[in-house]
Amino acid sequence: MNLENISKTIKLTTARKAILEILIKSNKPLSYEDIKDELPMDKATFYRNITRFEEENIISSFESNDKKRYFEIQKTKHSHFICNTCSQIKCIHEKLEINIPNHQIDNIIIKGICPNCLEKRN
Amino acid sequence: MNLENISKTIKLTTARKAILEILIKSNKPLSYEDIKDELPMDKATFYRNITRFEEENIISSFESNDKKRYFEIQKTKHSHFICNTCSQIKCIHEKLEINIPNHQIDNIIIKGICPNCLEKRN
DNA sequence: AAATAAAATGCAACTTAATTGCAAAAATCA
DNA sequence: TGATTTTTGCAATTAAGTTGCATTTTATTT
Repeated sequence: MNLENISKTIKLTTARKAILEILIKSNKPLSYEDIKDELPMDKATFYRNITRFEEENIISSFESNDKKRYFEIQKTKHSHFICNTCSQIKCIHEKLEINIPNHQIDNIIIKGICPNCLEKRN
Repeated sequence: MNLENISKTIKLTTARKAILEILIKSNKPLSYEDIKDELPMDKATFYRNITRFEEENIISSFESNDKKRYFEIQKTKHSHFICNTCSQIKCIHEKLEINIPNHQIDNIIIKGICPNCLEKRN
């Protein structure tokens, strides 16, 4: 997924390019809070474009433990691990063998405790 | 998990009993919105007690697609399916073979489309 | 190129689930 | 009983996200 491809499905304004460039170069999901200082636009514009991106399946999002939504470019499908202690989000690229009859599975979110926080508890 | 057991770890006030009775008899996670009409207490009291319950591992919670938190009694460990179309939450009691080295897994949330909504799309 | 229409943006106000401060009430302790 | 701690209700606050509306930018038409 790069800007050139995306430009075939949606008009790339300055604001949209700015959002997408940040998401493309990140290797983990980001919230508005994470990137607002780099964003040369109002939050209304950000969220309106985020909505468009999701409609066009350019990005995906989910809510984390901190009540914020996290966004990421749709590259290869993968799962996420959220640490209940430090709230860190980690992408899980191993294919998980989950199958629920008659259900379409789009996204898997695993919550628990990351190795780092497990360590600290001892 | 019943009231008698719980009373060993936390003092059972009227408010707490009311919350727990509702959660115990429910077979799916509930939000504050779902049960507020049955709750003989202020929402501040509700949320403060919910926080206590979570600290004591009496209940667990997660955020759904509608930005609300859903609460349920910790009975047997199980996963949840959230439909991205109708927002329905379903408990998945089949054991899912997920294992991430060095991570403690507490909760698995699977998002997708439920059979009912899949049907309607055709 | 100018005129018109459509889409995108910024600002401010709003929405809403959840949280907090504080005083009153209830339960526990000495 | 009086003192201390815990719980509760009320009102005000918080904060992520949304919406209305006027303005700007971009695309389309004549």
